[in-house]
Amino acid sequence: MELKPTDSELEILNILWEKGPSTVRDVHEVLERSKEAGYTTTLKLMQIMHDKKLLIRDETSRSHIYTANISQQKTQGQLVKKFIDNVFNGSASQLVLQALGNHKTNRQELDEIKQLLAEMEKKMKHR
Amino acid sequence: MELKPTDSELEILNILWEKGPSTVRDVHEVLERSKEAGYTTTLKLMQIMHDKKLLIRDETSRSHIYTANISQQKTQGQLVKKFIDNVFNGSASQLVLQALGNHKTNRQELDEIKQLLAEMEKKMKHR
DNA sequence: GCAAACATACGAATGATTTCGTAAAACAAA
DNA sequence: TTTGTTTTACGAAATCATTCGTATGTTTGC
Repeated sequence: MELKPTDSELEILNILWEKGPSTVRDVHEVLERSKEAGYTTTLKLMQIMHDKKLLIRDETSRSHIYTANISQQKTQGQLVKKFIDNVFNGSASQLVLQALGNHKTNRQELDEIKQLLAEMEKKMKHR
Repeated sequence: MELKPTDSELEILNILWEKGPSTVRDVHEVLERSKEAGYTTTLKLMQIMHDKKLLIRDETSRSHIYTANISQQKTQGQLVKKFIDNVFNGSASQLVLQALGNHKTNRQELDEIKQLLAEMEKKMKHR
């Protein structure tokens, strides 16, 4: 699968991942909070995403119900990979340094990262 | 400065950051290795970037010499911030988990990250 | 039933990025 | 000088994403 959602599409995907199956109106109402947008604009975008198979929809009732057709995990993974290639010439750790360096990270997040690092350490020793 | 280079522009910036001041032909030759592109296309892009002040150029000799006018550090920082907002709803650690989880990271990179984490730990205790 | 509200579909305008053809100027070699 | 090569400049086409107006059909409430 060769997928690259645009920025607008990603906004919609984020909403659907968070809220689960939703109508255009549902999505539009969330979208409206953070940006100016007409209803038909949101509709059109979701129709295009449906054409591209980014979304599937249930047309049983008049208000179609849309669902994301690609997983959040996988999509984020692809986007991160592409981003690392584009911006950091393929060096994941460079990205990590940037991300940690410039952002405030709280105790819990830090612990999660430390834990992951510990696991990676372990795996490295086993080689 | 509110700058957001496009993907094509970023490719060119990467080359200039790596190679330093270069002519259009220099850049184009590097670009050609990884993608199909006409010379005038590269030229036009660099001219546009010059208009946008992303590049500066020395017009002394016939072949103008272009130099990146924004720092790699700063640009990467801005791009990372935007990326984290778009894709991970602002959570830097989520990005880090993705990046570390899906990519092979070597010992040295891992050590750098550990070191940075240790410093962050320290700072947190001092609050 | 009828009007108002709501939904989809469609086409087209807008805007931004990318691509490239062509012309003119500078230079190089014969 | 003349011819061929290299460069810049310019304009416009092609592409893609985004936005929205309008038509049409469905449902709801009176």
